[in-house]
Amino acid sequence: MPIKSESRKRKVKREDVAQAAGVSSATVSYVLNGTKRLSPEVEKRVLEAARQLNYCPDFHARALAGSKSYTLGLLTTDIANTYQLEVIKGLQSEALKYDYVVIVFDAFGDTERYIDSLISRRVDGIFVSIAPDSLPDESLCKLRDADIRVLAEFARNSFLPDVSYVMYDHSDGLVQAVRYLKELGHSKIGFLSAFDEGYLYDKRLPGFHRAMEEVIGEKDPAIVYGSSPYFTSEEFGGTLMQRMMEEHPEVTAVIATNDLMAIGAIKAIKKAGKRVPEDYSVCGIDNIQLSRLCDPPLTTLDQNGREYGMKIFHILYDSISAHKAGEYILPMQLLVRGSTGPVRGA
Amino acid sequence: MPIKSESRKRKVKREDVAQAAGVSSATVSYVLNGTKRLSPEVEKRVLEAARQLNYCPDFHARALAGSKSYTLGLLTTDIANTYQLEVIKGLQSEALKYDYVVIVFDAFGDTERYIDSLISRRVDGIFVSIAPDSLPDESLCKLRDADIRVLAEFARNSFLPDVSYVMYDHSDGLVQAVRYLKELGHSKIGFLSAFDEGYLYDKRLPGFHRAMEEVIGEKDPAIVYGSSPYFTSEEFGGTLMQRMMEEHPEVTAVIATNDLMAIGAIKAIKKAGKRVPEDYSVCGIDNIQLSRLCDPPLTTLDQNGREYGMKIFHILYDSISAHKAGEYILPMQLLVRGSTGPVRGA
DNA sequence: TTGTAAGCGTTATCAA
DNA sequence: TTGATAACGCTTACAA
Repeated sequence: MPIKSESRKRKVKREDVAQAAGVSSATVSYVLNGTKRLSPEVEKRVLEAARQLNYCPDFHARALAGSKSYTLGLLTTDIANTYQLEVIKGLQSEALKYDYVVIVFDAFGDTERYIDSLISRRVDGIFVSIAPDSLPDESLCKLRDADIRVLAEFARNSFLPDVSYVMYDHSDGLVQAVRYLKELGHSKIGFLSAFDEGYLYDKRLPGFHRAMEEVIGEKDPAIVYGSSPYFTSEEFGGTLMQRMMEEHPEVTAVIATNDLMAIGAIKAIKKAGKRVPEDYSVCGIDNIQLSRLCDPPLTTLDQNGREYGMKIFHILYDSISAHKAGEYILPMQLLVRGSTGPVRGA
Repeated sequence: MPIKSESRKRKVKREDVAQAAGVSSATVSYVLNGTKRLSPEVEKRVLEAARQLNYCPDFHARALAGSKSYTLGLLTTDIANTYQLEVIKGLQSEALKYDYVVIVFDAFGDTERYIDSLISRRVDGIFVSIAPDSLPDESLCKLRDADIRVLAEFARNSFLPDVSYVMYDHSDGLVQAVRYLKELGHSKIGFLSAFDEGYLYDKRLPGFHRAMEEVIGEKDPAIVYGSSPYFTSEEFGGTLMQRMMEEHPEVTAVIATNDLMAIGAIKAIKKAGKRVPEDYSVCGIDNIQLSRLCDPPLTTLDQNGREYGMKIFHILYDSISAHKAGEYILPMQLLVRGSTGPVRGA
């Protein structure tokens, strides 16, 4: 049953609430924002009046008068990436609890334009999850100088002053993974990279190198590379795995640059008539939803996207309040599931 | 090389630009917004000054003073849905051309809270792509009464006054699909639905029913249903296809409720040792990216997500300018690719 | 504990 | 064609 359109009613503003509650308009502000403690009696009256009138404070007026816009920006390489999507959801849901809203941009459009839009809208903070090639340091500085707190995923070799960084401790994570594989008897461990050999900003492959050298004493492990333009998919993981099996038959365990590719690798192994984990152990990185559901469930380095997103919000939130930058290293944890097992023939 | 943080400079405002250009601040407004035509000489001076000072108009001040907020809302069932993602991208990219920004919410959170947030932020318009169960008509009315243009995907049986609707002409689309399959010799055509038998808001299955009756004269075609809570995935499409093969061995062609499930169906058919399209013809709905890449490429009813998103923006934009509602029916087009062929044994 | 009033940076309406 | 100036709805000293 359709609901009739009401006559265009004048917007209810703070003054109206004040009148209804029999107080001044400032008092309404204090109560609603919790800026000052007032007598519980007045408080109740105001709250009641606001509810009755269905009062919705005007966000723009608030942003103009105050210093915060209650808006966050997110610059990501690709919205469609499964992992990013979970990060976005985590960030969003946590943000909403604090009355924040997130504006999401991906790197396919005119990034300069995004930046200006974000500055115009005076977002309080922005999370940058994008390779430096797609967004130069200058842009980050522009944001920072517009008094926006910037939090970037660390993927460079230098830090910008007054910019915050987060990074996962991939190095430690990969040591955990390699050490665990070693315990299972593996020594020929390969790596499936999404990037090509010259790619500078990946932190996972170098972590693998270090881990292999430290834990196994192997300076030249088997690696299969992707190529630019970089992308990630099950299919692609399968392709790389096929190459790995052909070019490095001695390998008994592989670590993939991310879960999606690891899942593709498992499929390729099965397709080749081999079994996981009996013939090949496979380990991913990310812990996406799907990694628990695939067959066999994937052993992976946990970097729970949803939680990550939530954490990102709080880092940003704190840095907005405290008005300062910091560096954050987040630990990774090896999640052992069914895709890894003793080396074949053991 | 790190770039030094500049000393906290005072924000440049319109007055500064006016001074630099030697005109009044109103003049700056006129030039920058194109509200009035001024002498080209003055225009040039203002533009130049704005560029030099790197002037970024304050969005909130503009929204407060003017009537538009240059912000759109999008309520979707699930961001992670491949098709939705393309719609979002199309909407976003088109919006940005007009200085608009889109705030995206999915249906998993507290929708009441979303609504209030959107009203507070005085978005100019909102696109609702969500089943009525997740968002009652009352919420749409609340938005509408807050003077927000509402555009909803039509999935109900009644229209709300002053609310706009879009819908694809699924009925006609499915007639096209069934007619084409008939030409190939198929008469036993099945349907894979994502929903259960009692689901009211789906427009695809009823379209299929009508098409089967009109084109083939079949009143009781083979249908396999999903169940609540509704979701969509390749796996699920495979499961339904398996059931279809077992329960309705006479069927030679299937139409799936969307491409992703159709792709899953193809995989299930292959897994069962049959071939597409030799043994089974498969047709999807949506035309997602993947549908062109799968093997064989999927015949589908085109409803290009990206273009759809762009169209949505313009409908919303026009209805914001004209301040009125409308109803829009978008045509679908059958895209014949490799997953359909002559009936088996023909 | 509560109220008054001065901004916040625009747009828009007049008057010049 | 331009320039003052009053909103816009809120926050927040500061005064009462």
